[in-house]
Amino acid sequence: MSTTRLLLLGAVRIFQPVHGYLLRRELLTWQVQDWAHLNPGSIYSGLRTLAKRGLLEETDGEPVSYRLTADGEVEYQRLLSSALRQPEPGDPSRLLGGLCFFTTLPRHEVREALRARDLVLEAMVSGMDSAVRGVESSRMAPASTVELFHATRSWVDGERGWVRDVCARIDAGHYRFADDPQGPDRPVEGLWPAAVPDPPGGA
Amino acid sequence: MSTTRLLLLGAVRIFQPVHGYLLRRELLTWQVQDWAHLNPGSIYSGLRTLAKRGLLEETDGEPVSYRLTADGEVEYQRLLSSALRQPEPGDPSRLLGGLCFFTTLPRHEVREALRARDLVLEAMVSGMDSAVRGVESSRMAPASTVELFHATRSWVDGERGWVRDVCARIDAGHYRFADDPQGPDRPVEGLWPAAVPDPPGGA
DNA sequence: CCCTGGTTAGTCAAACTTGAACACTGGCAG
DNA sequence: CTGCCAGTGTTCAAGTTTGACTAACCAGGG
Repeated sequence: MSTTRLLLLGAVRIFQPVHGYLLRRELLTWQVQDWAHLNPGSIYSGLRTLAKRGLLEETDGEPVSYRLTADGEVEYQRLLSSALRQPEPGDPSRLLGGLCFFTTLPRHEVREALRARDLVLEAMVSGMDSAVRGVESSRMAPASTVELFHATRSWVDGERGWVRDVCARIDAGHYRFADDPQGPDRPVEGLWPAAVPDPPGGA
Repeated sequence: MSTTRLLLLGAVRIFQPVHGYLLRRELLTWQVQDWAHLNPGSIYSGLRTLAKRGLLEETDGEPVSYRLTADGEVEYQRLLSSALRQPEPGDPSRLLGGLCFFTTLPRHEVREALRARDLVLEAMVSGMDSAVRGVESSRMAPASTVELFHATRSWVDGERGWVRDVCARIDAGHYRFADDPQGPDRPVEGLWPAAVPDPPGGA
């Protein structure tokens, strides 16, 4: 899946050159198994797949290590930008995967992607509202199916609230982005110094 | 996945005895491919798997048809109830799959499941809030990781809004549940007479 | 020295998903 | 009557995910 690819490319990019086991420990430390389909086995097979496609290169040695190729960097940028820009109701892990790495983009690019995301979300809301009216008037489907739309709409509403908030935080100068001057706005020891404590309300 | 099993069991339950192709057409009519991992191929293999596990029985004839066994009915109830009761941030299709069939339960059971769901959601919210405070104070992880929690929290907030609304609709007498007297509260021709027009904002 | 237990490192079969390919039927235009 | 297309009904290879299993290594206690 594309979340898998983004997480692997992004994590290799941070730690390169890096071998499977270190990524495995790091990603499981981020509790990634709780919100993405990324268990030990798929890390190794995902790395091999990405290497076969030329997005990673295997450095010889024991154990085999990986680093990003130029193509891999391009694909990483593409996946990251699209994860932030294009909402995917039905797959929240797309956004969460993007959020793992959003500070590796320039600040203005993140802002622009989120603006675009909000427009798409707005369009989805009005699309679903009109679908609800359609079901209610035409009765081509049982009335209870409108709840599918209501539920999806509520998730989208919630997400729009988050987009507003995070934009405000970004504009207020939070976080250090790829193009920001040095000197952390808050003291941070390393890039990914330790655990990201368990994000969503895991399964 | 459990969404797949619920959708197959629920659809067989409605149309039984039924063969693969009819389910395929019906489910794709519900636009299920847009929000669950259920494409033509997995319908047939899913049916075979469920039959192997004794949840469906194959009636002999050409083409092979399926009906629910007693075990299948039990499993259906279990999956449906859990889809409504247990929130799964990170897999919205669980809830949507449950919503396809929620009127096959008695009204009070749906209400009770949603009440329980709301309590779990509330607990998740406070768990995530305290996790955010943890990240902000301890700095064990980069500040930007709090956005994972913020985003998840917003989805959960949105979902809680939906739970409130749907409870109000149910209490106001909308929908016809398994235990309601006959006489539709709104004219509905059949159970699943035709298309469920494309629920979420597809891929 | 030997045994236990933990960490490192990775493999593998089984299960699931995907979507294109296959084969058959029947209608109907030329 | 022949060729073509649309619909019916299913299979299959290729890819992905799962998580339990293997195996080597090192450290420390008895």
